[in-house]
Amino acid sequence: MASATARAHAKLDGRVARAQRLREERRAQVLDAARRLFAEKGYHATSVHDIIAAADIARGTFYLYFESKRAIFGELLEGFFTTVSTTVRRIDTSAGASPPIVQMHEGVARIFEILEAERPMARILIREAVGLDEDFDKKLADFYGRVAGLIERALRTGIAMGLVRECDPHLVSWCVLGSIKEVCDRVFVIGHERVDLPRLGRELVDFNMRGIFR
Amino acid sequence: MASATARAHAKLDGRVARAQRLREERRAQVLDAARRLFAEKGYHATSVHDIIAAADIARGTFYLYFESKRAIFGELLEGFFTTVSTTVRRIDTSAGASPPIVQMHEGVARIFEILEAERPMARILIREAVGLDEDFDKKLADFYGRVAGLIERALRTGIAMGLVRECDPHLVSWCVLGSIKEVCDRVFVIGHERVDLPRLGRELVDFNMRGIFR
Amino acid sequence: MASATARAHAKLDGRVARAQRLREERRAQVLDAARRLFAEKGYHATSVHDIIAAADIARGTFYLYFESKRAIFGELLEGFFTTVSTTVRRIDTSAGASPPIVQMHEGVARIFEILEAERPMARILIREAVGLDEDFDKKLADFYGRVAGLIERALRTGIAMGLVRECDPHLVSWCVLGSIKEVCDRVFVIGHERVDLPRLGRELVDFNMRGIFR
Amino acid sequence: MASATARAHAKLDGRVARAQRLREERRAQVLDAARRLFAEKGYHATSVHDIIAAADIARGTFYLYFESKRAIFGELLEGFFTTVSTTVRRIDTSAGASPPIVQMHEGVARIFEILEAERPMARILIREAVGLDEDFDKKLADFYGRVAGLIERALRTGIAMGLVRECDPHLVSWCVLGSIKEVCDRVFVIGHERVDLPRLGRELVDFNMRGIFR
DNA sequence: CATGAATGAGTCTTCATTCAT
DNA sequence: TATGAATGAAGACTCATTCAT
Repeated sequence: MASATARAHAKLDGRVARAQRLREERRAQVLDAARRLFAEKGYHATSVHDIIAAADIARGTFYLYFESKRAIFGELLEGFFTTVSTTVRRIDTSAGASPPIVQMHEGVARIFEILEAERPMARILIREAVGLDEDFDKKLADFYGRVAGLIERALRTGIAMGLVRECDPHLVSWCVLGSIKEVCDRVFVIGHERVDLPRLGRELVDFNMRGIFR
Repeated sequence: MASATARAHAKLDGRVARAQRLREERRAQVLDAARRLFAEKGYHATSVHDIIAAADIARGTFYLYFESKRAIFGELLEGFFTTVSTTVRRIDTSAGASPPIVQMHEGVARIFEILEAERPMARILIREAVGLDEDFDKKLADFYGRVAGLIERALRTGIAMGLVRECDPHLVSWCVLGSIKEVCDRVFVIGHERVDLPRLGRELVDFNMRGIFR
Repeated sequence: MASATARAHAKLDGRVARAQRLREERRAQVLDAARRLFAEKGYHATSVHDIIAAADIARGTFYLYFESKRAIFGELLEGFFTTVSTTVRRIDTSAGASPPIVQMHEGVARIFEILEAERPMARILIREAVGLDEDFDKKLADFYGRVAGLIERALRTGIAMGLVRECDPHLVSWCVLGSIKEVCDRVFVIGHERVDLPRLGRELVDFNMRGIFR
Repeated sequence: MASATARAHAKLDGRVARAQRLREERRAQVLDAARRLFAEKGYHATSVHDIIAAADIARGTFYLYFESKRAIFGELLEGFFTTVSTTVRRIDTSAGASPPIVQMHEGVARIFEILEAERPMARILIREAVGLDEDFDKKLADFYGRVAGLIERALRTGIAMGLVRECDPHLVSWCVLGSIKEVCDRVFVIGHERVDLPRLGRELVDFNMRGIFR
């Protein structure tokens, strides 16, 4: 049997929950506006004024949700790092796993998918976060460092397994990463040309596997 | 026999020439300071104040030589584009030319050389000019577009000559370009690790030739 | 015999009384927090946020009890004026009263006691309320004016009774007041040095009585 | 015989000197405006906007001459400290000096003179600088500490010479200082009443010499 | 009564550019 | 040509107060 107090609590909980939800929505609304603007005009050219105008909130409200302009940018960046990081998985060499080359194709497809879905963030990641600030640069470097590390490890395994030719895995990981980055930049950031993504994926993997020689 | 007027002219010419020379020197002096500062602190973090302080000129003088902060940056960029462009030559397929692969090694070596010599500009090119403003982005895109075009043309020739495997030269040119850019970024911009350049060149060319497969 | 209505009224009265009591407690709780904060950090450096955080109430609640930040400060000030005013009594010259000098010593002791007990308010009175705004300045001036008035009147009486030397009671009342204020400031506001209060009281009264001359 | 270079130098020097003079004038103009405003409305209620409006200069110009709002206030304060400090001299007890009581009268007269001449600064010193900021408070405390120190030393000398009665010179120096401060506050800051300054000086010194007793 | 999200006027400060000398 | 004082638009951020729930 629910006491009056219990009922009151339930009601309160309901309110709190709803308030929480509204809060989340507001945050999302501001984040969306900021994401779009940063992607469009860049970090420096986007003012807090622009963001609040786009999000249709008051000046003070912005600072209710985010500590600073830098902070909201950081949050966008961090969030995207996480998204992409979960996508870029280690190559699975265990018994029942698909063959490495299949995994590569899948990985590339997944990355394309994310970037396609979040073009503004892709632009921010590739164009805006670079050279903004030591801290952002470091985060970016860390991110790409982790990715390069994954590639390097895969190369070492490949060499050990006799699949990959003898080479300096450290240096070659840069080459692999570079080819992927450039392709993504062209398609998702510059985006002038309509590209057949599956085909691009095949060409990219082929290039990395076999180079250009006949 | 030189008339008085002619002598006066000559004298004037001399003066003008000297003034011109001084002017050039001044410009160079300011450009140098700006290059260093932009590379060190980035475009936005570098103020006109910083530049004139480093170049040891007055505020107004700066605007006597350059239209704006943006303009001096643009000039630096443009200059470097030219330098690099002359370096990245078309592969020579004429009769007496060295074999393409040798030319590639030479090309890579030349690029490394320039970037090594002008690290600040390399940093500006890769880190600072990106995402600054539509116009710079376009210039940058043009530059890389030209380079990618050269690569693509080489690939087509290679395919026609039976040296290069069947592939989409357009897409693959991006891959090639990307691997080069990333490697340069790592070495000349990030520059944390001491790298054996000739070796890196070999790995880079090998990667592009043969990929990672055994 | 109490009717149902009467009982209902009684019950209501009880509720109202309790609510009233709660309200008073809330007010006191907020006033306490504010007093502490104003004394510690000053009027301007203390934000409404600080106060509600310290009092553990919501933003809106604050404005349920006080009209504004200025108002709560005013209330604190006013309250302290009242407290101190009741302490600073007129010298009693009636037949059975203690001799004036004894009354002075007692008066000084009482003031010291209050300020010792409410150092934060002393600080506010002396440090914070000064120069905040015309209105506060006026209140402060009024307060000190009243005190100076009391002193002046005592001096006049003293002169009439032949106890006090011929002088301008108006101007001398300032001198007396000043010596007291400064001493209080040093001890209760600055408070760096541990001071023997009874001794200080004696020195203060002696100074006012006899000056510095031998 | 003046060479062309020498004449050029002279001309340059003239220009530089004039520019310097203009600069000083500008500074003074801004300082004046700020002094007036700070005295009138207080530190916090005076915005940089107010100052530049009163000084009739542009926003940026203000920051050309002063680092910040705080800095210009500090400069005003510091300047006044210096002025007053030079005025408050040590009592001269050497052979040919005027008798101490004459020196006291002179000292008081000098202080009155300065404060009369710079009422706005007096107001700032007494009303505004208090409780603004730890740093200002410290400077103010230092200033009054020095003054109290001078008084204390004079008292000790006086006692040693048999001119001053036995007392605690430390505590009594506060009393003396307090009486002077209050009198100055009343006259130069509150300033409601027209006061006969010489007479006030006499009463003040008399009070400090002999107290109120007959 | 209590809450706390929302508000927006107002703050200080920076900096690219101009222009009289 | 060189100077550097002057400009003012624009920036990020704060905080006392209101009001719908």
